[in-house]
Amino acid sequence: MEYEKMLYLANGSEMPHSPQLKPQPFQALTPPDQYSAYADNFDLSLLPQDAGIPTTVYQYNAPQIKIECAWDCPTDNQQQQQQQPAPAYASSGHQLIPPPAYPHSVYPSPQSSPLQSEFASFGGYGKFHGSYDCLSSPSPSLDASSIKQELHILPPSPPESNCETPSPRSACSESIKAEPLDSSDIESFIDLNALLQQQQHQAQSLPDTKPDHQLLRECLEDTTFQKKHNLRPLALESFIGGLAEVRGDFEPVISLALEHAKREADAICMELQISQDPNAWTPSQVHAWLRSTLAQFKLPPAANLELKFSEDGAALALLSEEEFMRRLPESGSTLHAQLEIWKMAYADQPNSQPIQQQQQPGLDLWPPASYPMLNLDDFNGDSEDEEEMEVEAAVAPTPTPIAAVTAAATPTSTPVKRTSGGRTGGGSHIHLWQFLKELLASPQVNGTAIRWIDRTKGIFKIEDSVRVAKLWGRRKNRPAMNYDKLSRSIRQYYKKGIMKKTERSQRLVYQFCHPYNQ
DNA sequence: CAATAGGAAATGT
DNA sequence: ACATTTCCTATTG
Repeated sequence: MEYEKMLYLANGSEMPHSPQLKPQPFQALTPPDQYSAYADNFDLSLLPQDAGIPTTVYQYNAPQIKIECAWDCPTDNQQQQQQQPAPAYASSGHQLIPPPAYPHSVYPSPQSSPLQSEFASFGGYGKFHGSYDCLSSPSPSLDASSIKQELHILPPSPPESNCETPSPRSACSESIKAEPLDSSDIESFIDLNALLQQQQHQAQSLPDTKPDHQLLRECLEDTTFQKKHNLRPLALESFIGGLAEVRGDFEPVISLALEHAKREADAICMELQISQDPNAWTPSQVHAWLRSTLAQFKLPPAANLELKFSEDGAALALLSEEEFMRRLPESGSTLHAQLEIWKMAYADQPNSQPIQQQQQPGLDLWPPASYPMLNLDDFNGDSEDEEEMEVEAAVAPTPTPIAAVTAAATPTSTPVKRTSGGRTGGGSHIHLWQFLKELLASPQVNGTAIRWIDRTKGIFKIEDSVRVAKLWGRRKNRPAMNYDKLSRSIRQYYKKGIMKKTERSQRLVYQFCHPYNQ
């Protein structure tokens, strides 16, 4: 049983900011495949709010923190966890987001998630608020704040990475204060898993200290947790000097934090009694998921849901967005987008085929054709170094920490043209730039391998070149893909006017050219 | 040492 | 034909 906890900051309950009116040249350029859904969505938050169409985009006001956790839907302890669902945490006035149903990933909470806001002053982040030199943007209501928010939103990404630091693991990462997590989600997984195990087996000796620090920082900075448990806030400073010395003191804190996180996610997982794999859902589970998702996004409950959706998860997964829209004009897009996320998240974790679910007869047929991504172990398996394998193993069962931002899931404001019934993995001829946008739009899948630095300008940074390359390789079924090649491809875009170098060139930072950054 | 930059050729669709 | 992919050399920080 592995689990991890992700902390990220979410924000406010409104996004009444003046929407940036932007033509949608990009859409015109976007090939009508399901990937375009993500590509298109990547900055929906900037689009005019389409009345009636719910969005799950980032919200840029009232900075707030949301703590979410993700891990395997455990096969044990489920009972007890079920007994203490999320509501338990509402005590201090800090309600957690409605339980995301997905055990592996935490989905973004809808606009109005009642979140606490006093965390705005979250330690260590402040200094970054002004660190951008690229904040000048046409939308006053968004820019600075939005960027700040993004920093908070994408969990495992160290704020430092926005500074001059060229690499996620560079000197910058030594700065404890502002580094809640390592930039590499993969590392985080490992750390967490390791920590968990250590905790279970040997409460005392925690050999690997470096990773612990990340987790500890994460846990400790998570004041929500403390408040919820009426714990005296711990002085982070005390850990900066020597974690080893004081470890004993906060060990319980960690336990509580982890427990807290776990319980919450488990409750969610159990609540719906569904598999992490949408394809394994029974029709009734499909209904449960649909309802839950509708509620989560505060969409009008659908009448005759059972009649409208008679298919099981596998069939549901094959439905096109159009079909969703046809059946549920108001919420179809969102549901479809959410389903895509689930599929992606699951597909990205091939090893996670949970055993805990009520296996449905006949569903085993599903995976191969629809989930090419599941094959990634094929090429991870051998030639790759051990570390890679371990990484995959660690990542797989432990869902990518879902930075709840469902930007990716956000339905496009305009009923789009996306033909295929959405499969997640599949080779296909997706373009690299599309893929990158897709990743950028779905931290659920990419972890923090890549993220926006200035969304309005289309500037992004690859935090984990290895991982991004690997993901790209998977998508294109190019096991030998690496960052060297990927970057070469990106460089081709310079000439084509799809991407360009940033003014002040920074390592691993790229920028989409105009229509492509829309 | 990893990243950046391109040229050039190979490849897959 | 096109969009990479692959390989490689040189340069840069």
